[in-house]
Amino acid sequence: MKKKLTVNDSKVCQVRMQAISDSMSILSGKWKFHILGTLIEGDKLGFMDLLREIEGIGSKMLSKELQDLEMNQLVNRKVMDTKPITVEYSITEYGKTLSPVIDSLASWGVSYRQSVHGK
Amino acid sequence: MKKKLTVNDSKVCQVRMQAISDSMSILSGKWKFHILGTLIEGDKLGFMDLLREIEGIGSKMLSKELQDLEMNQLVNRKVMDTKPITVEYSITEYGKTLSPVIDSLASWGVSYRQSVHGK
DNA sequence: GCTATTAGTTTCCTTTTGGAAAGTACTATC
DNA sequence: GATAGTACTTTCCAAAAGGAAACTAATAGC
Repeated sequence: MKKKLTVNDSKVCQVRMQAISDSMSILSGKWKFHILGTLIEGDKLGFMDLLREIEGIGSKMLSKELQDLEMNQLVNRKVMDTKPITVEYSITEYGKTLSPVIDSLASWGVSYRQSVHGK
Repeated sequence: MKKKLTVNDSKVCQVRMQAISDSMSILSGKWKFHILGTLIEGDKLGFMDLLREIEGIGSKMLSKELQDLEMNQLVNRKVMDTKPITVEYSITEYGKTLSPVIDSLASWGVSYRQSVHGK
């Protein structure tokens, strides 16, 4: 029988793991990527715009997720002094650093769909 | 008051949304990225290796997630004809196409940790 | 025979997630 | 004064996710 190395701590892996956990703790849930992806495309959107753009989301979820994202400095919330009060949501500069993540996720999704659906 | 465009269907967005949904339906859950990330690093790992490498995961979750990933052709499962039966898990060629996603997620996590922790 | 190791499975339970629907509050139009 | 649009919040509930611990089953070594 083979002898096992008891010490097998590759620091590289642990840092990577921690990094993945960190990212996921902020981006977890069904809607975060959708909201961020939408805000990266169209730059200033109101609550109702997002509700319409993101198919399937409800106001409770949208509200909660936007609060989470705002808390993590990924989106800006600006209340406008308009007749019926409107709110402008936009992606922050820091939020834009997530573009590579979201883009790669979207690209992979596109190729996955092609490979399944045939093409 | 401004008039709203009733027709606002940017096809680009909808395709992107669908793509994100597709990706997430396969990669959702607390452990998928960890498992894939680990298998991309070390190429052949047994069940117990993964259990030890992925801190915090339990055997039930690991088993279930591996089955999901195998079903989606992202990991290979090869039963070896050894004394105590061993199983070799490895990433598939198709699974490797997720590297950009996982790498960008890990990179973002690293920079996030740096920005929070100061440095 | 007892223990260890491999690779899981099963049960039981708690926490988290998320959705539908209704409600709040303010303003503006018909 | 009724309806509509803005932006949410609240309540109530069902389903999904996930964890701890125990259990199965086979074999090898002491």
